[in-house]
Amino acid sequence: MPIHNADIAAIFEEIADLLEIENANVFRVRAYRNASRTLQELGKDVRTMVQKGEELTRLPGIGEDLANKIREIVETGHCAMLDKLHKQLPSTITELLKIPGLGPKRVKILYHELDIHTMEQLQRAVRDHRIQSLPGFGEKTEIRIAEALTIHAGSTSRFKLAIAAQYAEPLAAWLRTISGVQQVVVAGSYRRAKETVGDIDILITASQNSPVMASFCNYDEIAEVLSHGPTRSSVVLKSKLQVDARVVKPESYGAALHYFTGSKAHNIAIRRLGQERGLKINEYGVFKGQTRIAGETEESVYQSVGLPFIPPELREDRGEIEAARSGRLPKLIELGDLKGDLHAHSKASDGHDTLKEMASAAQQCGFEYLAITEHSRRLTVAHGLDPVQLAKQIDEIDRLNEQLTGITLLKGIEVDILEDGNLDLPDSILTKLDLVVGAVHSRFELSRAKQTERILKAMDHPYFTLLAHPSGRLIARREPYDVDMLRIIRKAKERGCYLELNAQPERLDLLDIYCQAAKDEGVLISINSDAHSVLDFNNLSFGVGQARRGWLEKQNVLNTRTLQELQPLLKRTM
DNA sequence: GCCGTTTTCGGCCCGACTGTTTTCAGTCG
Repeated sequence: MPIHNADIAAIFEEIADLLEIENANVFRVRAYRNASRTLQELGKDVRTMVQKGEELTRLPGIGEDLANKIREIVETGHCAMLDKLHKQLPSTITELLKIPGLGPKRVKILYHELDIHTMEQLQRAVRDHRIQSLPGFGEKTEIRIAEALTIHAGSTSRFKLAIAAQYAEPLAAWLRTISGVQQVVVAGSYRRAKETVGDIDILITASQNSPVMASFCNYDEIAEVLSHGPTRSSVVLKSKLQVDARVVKPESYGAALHYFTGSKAHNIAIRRLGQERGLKINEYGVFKGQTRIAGETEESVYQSVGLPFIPPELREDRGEIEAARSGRLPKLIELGDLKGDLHAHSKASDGHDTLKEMASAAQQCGFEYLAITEHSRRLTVAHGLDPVQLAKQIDEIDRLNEQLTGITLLKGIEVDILEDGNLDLPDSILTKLDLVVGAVHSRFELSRAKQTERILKAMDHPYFTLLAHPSGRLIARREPYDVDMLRIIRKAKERGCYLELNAQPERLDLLDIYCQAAKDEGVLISINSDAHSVLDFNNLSFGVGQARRGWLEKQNVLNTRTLQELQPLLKRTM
């Protein structure tokens, strides 16, 4: 089985866990974690880099030693160091670290004192009350572990951004009504527009005597209060979503917002810059000795380390600090830049609303155009159109466009890319359309080579315009199909076609790192709603969030073009 | 284990809350 970046990242993560349990140097542990993150976020295949003999030490956090380990894993599928660690500690032991309250120190004690290295053994020990007498443990810790074990069995994991918003926004609005409260901001990965969030981080500024923290812990959707202090509290909502709230004084607002927005890696990098200038940066401000020199706004925090403001979506320590330093920060796309939408359905296939209703809703969004792209006949569950039905819709759209003012419906199709790479409808009908959106809806399990060839062949089709939801992933439900995305991006460049960033909250596909890769290659991305009803245009904000995470600017996005600018771009020249 | 406008050694972000402790280690974000 070929080794992918994620496989090597997982090995490094496991090594870090095991080293930590063995009480290794914390910076050595961090080096493995940093390398793991680099590999997960790398927009290209490290296996290919190895095969081409490219210099791995150019990657951030990869030095001679880790470069050698990467080569070893690529070439042998194994890592001798991990095998050696497994001789000292069982491989199952890292599972225990997932229990909140169990860190490396306690896991080590559990193993050495009670020979516990699986969840089942931990469960039995908890049941027999053998935990509470261990050094560093106690009765409360044992109870917490017991509770965590039952929750862990139901494994809640991460929430999609759109779902998190449904809990975060009402809570934030309610907090704003509490006396003495001045500002409430949802920070954390939510503010960075990550596709999923593990918890909700809320930053509050309030007057000294405000009851906001006590009120927060009495919010009526709370299932459990995990911790409750004067400035910081954590709760779990009935929906299982964890919410951390933090209260600071107004003069610390910017520093706290910066700290609470993250990412952790970005914060570390910024604090390190502060250190170099003899400054200490924490959530209360930027300090020179005892004196606060900045922190009321985020801008002031960045300014203190000689940088311009960096938008939250870029704060992942993926080059944004270097870009800021050299004045190369992108001017990120905004929702208002979109002039239209190139992927939507109506009642004719599996949508809920009529052509006219969809056109009107798009116009309400301020759009000049909306492409109607029904499914094709192969997708019978979605009532995909055959050539006759599509011809009928083409006529219908032509007639409707004569009545409409200020909005134009474009004639399109979301045509299935068949297993052999052919399109599901004949050229005789495709030629009558303004654009052809191609999509994979079947045979997700094909090998990487076959899946890639299938899509590349479809893109070679003379009428092919846009590849919809390029990876096919459904967040937390279906993994992306195995495909060489960089070859697809280069093919799009070569053939003059485009890739979609599908804004449905469970898709958000193209992934951010590939948006960046497409931008680098000069391939335009279309941020589409894939609307199945008039309500779905609201999802475009999530698509724009993802695009911003992918460093996209207005000019990198196809549907920021006016209709007049767009039309020649839809005509294939080869 | 990585890294360098303090460059091949000696650093590596910073603080809150909890529980088990008599002053702090562990965990978390």
